[in-house]
Amino acid sequence: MTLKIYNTLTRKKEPFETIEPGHVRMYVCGPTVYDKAHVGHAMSSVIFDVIRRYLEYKGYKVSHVMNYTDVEDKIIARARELGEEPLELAERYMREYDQHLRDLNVLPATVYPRASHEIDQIIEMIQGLVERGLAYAVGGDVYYRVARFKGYGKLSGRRPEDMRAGARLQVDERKEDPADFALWKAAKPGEPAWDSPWGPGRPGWHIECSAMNLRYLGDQIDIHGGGNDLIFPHHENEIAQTEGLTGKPFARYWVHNGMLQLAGEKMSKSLGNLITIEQFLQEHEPDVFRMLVLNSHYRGPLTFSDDVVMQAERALERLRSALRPASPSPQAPPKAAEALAAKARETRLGFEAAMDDDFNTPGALSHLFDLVRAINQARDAGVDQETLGAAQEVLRELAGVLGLRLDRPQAGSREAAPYIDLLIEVRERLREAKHWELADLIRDRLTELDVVLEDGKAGTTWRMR
RNA sequence: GGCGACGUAGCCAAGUGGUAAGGCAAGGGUCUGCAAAACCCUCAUUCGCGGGUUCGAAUCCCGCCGUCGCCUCCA
Repeated sequence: MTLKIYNTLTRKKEPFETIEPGHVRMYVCGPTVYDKAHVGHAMSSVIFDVIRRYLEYKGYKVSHVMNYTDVEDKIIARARELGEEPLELAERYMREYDQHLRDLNVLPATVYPRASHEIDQIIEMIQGLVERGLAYAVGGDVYYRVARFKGYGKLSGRRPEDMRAGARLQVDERKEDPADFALWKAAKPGEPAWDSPWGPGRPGWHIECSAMNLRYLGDQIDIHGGGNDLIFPHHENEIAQTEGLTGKPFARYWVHNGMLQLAGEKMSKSLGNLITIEQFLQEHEPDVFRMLVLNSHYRGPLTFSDDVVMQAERALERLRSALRPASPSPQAPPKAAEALAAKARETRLGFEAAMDDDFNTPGALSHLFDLVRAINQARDAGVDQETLGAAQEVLRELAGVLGLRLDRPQAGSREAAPYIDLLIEVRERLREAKHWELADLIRDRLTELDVVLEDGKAGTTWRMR
């Protein structure tokens, strides 16, 4: 099976072919670190983590670059508000985001570049664009000359004329054309600034990604990703900058994720309708979030609500139910083991077919749930642990490709375990003596403490809820 | 106004020409002292609405209605 990926550039699903055999160069736009990150950012990181994991599952080596934008107007404004140095503020939020990524089980990128560390490369690139007549300096600023780049608008499907007509563009008198955008901004007093051929200043937002790509991945990459709100102008401008300079097609596949919505609107800092990653993780385990993201296709919008979170919680529990140990029985039908092994093979094929089709994670999950049912059936039928374990291993592996941790130890349970075991033992005696009231009291009180007791044939087991 | 998505059961959500995956919830049953979990059964003759193409459409075409995104910083 060949992997197909939807390419924003062509608006089609295309067979995936890398520039260099077996090696994927992937760049994903990370957050601008001026405030706490919200679950929308987390969704994007999780989606590209799943893409990366699947590519690795397929045998590719993946060079994965995710940038942090740490020089930007909002950072400066926010730092001024808080009386903090802009770069320090950015550093603080960057560390926080990094911790979130670890909590969310997002594999570390190969490199995490940041704008403030790439100034030399950025300046060099702007100079190159000026030399080629694609950029011009005006009073310490440098602008990109959009009219000189013939492919401008090919990603977003916009024409420069449309943008000039747009009444929402603020006309800057110094620009040759209202559609031109800033590559370098002259420093105003008190702003972070670096020396440049055009005087002290700082890079515009779009140029940093072009520069980092060039430096860490080369002039042509396989996958360029980010939220679909970045298609225009950010990615359109990146294409203009990079291709303007190199004359070669920049990214082969442009991959964009849909937006997370809250109460019918895009979750965003400017709208103020957001749930921070921190808030979410205080109340739920990280895999619940991942489950939520996996349950809908990455390109579509995802509406966040308590209901949807709860459904993800329960679905994850169901996935985990399959990992319970076998209860072998001599009466196990001889064909049960064979049937389970066949189901496991079938699941892998279905899973791969779904993922090969533009990372159809809801489809992939449906195959995992089919395997869950088959495993539970086989356990009820009494197959031995070896047979059950083999199927469970497949489930664990494929869930792992999606980044789900099915048997992650529950926080806090280790310390409590001996005491819970003691209570179960006492309750066992009570049950033998048919003291149901007391036995049930122990079970109910433990349930209130989120410790769920389950009486099975092989004795009582417990789990954290 | 321009560009682009989307509208599938009570909820979430796959499916893009051959007769509706999966999850949650709900109801019934098996198991259990009772539960929980698991298992079995039930749960969209139908895919926003109206036309059209076709032997055949949720899937293609046209129109309409509705929701959302981008066009300005945004994952």
